[in-house]
Amino acid sequence: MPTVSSEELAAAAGVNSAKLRKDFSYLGSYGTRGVGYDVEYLVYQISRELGLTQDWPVVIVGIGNLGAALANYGGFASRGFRVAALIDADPAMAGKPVAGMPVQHTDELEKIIEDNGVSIGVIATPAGAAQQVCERLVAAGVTSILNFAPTVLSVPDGVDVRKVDLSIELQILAFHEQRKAGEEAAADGVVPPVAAKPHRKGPDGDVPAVMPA
Amino acid sequence: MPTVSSEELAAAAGVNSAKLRKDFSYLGSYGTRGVGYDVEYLVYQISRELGLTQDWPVVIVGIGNLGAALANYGGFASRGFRVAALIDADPAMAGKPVAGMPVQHTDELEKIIEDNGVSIGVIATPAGAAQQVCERLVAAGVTSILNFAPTVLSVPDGVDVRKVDLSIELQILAFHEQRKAGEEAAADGVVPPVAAKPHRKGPDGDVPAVMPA
DNA sequence: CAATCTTTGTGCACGCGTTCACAAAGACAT
DNA sequence: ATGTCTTTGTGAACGCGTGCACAAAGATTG
Ligand SMILES: NC(=O)c1ccc[n+]([C@@H]2O[C@H](COP(=O)([O-])OP(=O)(O)OC[C@H]3O[C@@H](n4cnc5c(N)ncnc54)[C@H](O)[C@@H]3O)[C@@H](O)[C@H]2O)c1
Ligand SMILES: NC(=O)c1ccc[n+]([C@@H]2O[C@H](COP(=O)([O-])OP(=O)(O)OC[C@H]3O[C@@H](n4cnc5c(N)ncnc54)[C@H](O)[C@@H]3O)[C@@H](O)[C@H]2O)c1
Repeated sequence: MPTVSSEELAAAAGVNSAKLRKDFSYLGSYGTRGVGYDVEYLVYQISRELGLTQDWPVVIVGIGNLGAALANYGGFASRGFRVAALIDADPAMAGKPVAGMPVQHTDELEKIIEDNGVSIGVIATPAGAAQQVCERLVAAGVTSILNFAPTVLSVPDGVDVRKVDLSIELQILAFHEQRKAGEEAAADGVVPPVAAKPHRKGPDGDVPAVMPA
Repeated sequence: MPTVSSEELAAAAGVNSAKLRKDFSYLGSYGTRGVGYDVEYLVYQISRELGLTQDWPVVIVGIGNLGAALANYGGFASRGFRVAALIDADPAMAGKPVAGMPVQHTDELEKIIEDNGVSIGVIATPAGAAQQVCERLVAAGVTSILNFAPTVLSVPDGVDVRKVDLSIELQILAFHEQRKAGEEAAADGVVPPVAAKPHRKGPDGDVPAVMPA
């Protein structure tokens, strides 16, 4: 029986082994003292707790550049997600096959959601249409939304929204990039632009707390 | 002079006003007591600190479904990012225009990075090629990478990597979705599958600590 | 110019998550 | 069966970020 210790897993994940054990303990006592965790059993328990043992139907709304790329992406199916439908407002798109599946018109949105019992929706429309699409999805029964449009969606309680903002990802990289450049300049004896007017350091003595890690 | 108070900003952002003031204080003392913050000046100071006042050239490697969508995305330019080049290993792609810009072959990668002073790279290749592409980018001088391939990249110290994993975003939604379903069932007097073998609750008494918010 | 009023900037305390450290549990050898 | 050795599961302490509360600052008014 192949096993892993919390120490091995922690090293691989780059975290503290005690934290890892404590996190696992929230799921139950699935380890064997003196041995470790049965890999297969552990994987199953985590998968179950995370909801990976079920199949989740999702719909993608807005089949443009990004929506089409998502539809073609094979990584979803392998993690238990099934694209139930592709929906677009453009009449010219209707019936056109994308990733081997015909695009359906937004008129069908409510029917598609209900017929397939869809609870997760992906929004890849322009920003201007996102809130409206969101409201239709929620009204039809969707309770989780993955939003790619650069807008903050307002939803009723009980509905989860996750926003993927690629520009912010780049901004975070740029922020650290600038910081590196500043440190380099400081090491060269040049006054770095950012630290030109030093005032106070953040709690960690380095990065301001406003910045995500 | 248009101003905002920390109270107004905090309400708009949905955070505590004291935290907001403290965060701002890490950048300097840019407010006026009894009045608030000069909007224009504050925006400038935050933009400067975040590195938004400079123009950052980026390259996109792997111009497939996702890479092409990214190349076509207008949201980057508006936040100070300029796509310096599109790079792909497929000889058939070379010279082909995508988003009004010719795709260049990976043979040119090092030259492109150096000529344009690129420090930020985006990887949108298949997972198998990502690590190798990453190493070439780093060797050529890139120190920040945005990775869309479902692989953990290993990089030397001083290089930042941010990974965008869309499957994980969906998994997080599915996790909460399952949790909602479980609570509903519990309210109906049915034993929910997830909580069938209760063991112990997380620190917040609700969501296991292993799960991101 | 003094009094008043508003809002900042920050010391301090609280609470939560992380880490330490160890007793308990179980495997395995003798 | 007993002892030893490894690794889990967790109580307790620590450290850090968040929020409270207020003194200081400056604008504004009479
Ligand atoms: N392309 C990217 O890499 C990228 C990156 C980050 C964010 N985004 C955001 O994702 C969204 C989509 O980007 P894109 O590049 O695919 O744009 P796009 O213009 O190529 O596609 C938008 C699609 O949405 C459809 N649409 C418009 N209104 C609709 C509605 N009310 N209902 C249903 N469908 C509707 C359009 O017909 C079109 O097919 C945008 O909000 C964009 O800002 C895109
Ligand atoms: N499409 C999506 O929505 C999506 C979502 C999440 C993650 N991803 C990931 O993003 C990556 C790209 O996805 P895609 O759908 O665009 O795939 P794709 O197959 O359409 O495109 C991959 C491109 O990379 C190029 N390429 C291959 N090896 C290369 C190399 N060594 N150097 C440079 N270019 C190379 C190929 O020629 C191709 O053009 C994959 O790793 C995928 O798992 C995609």
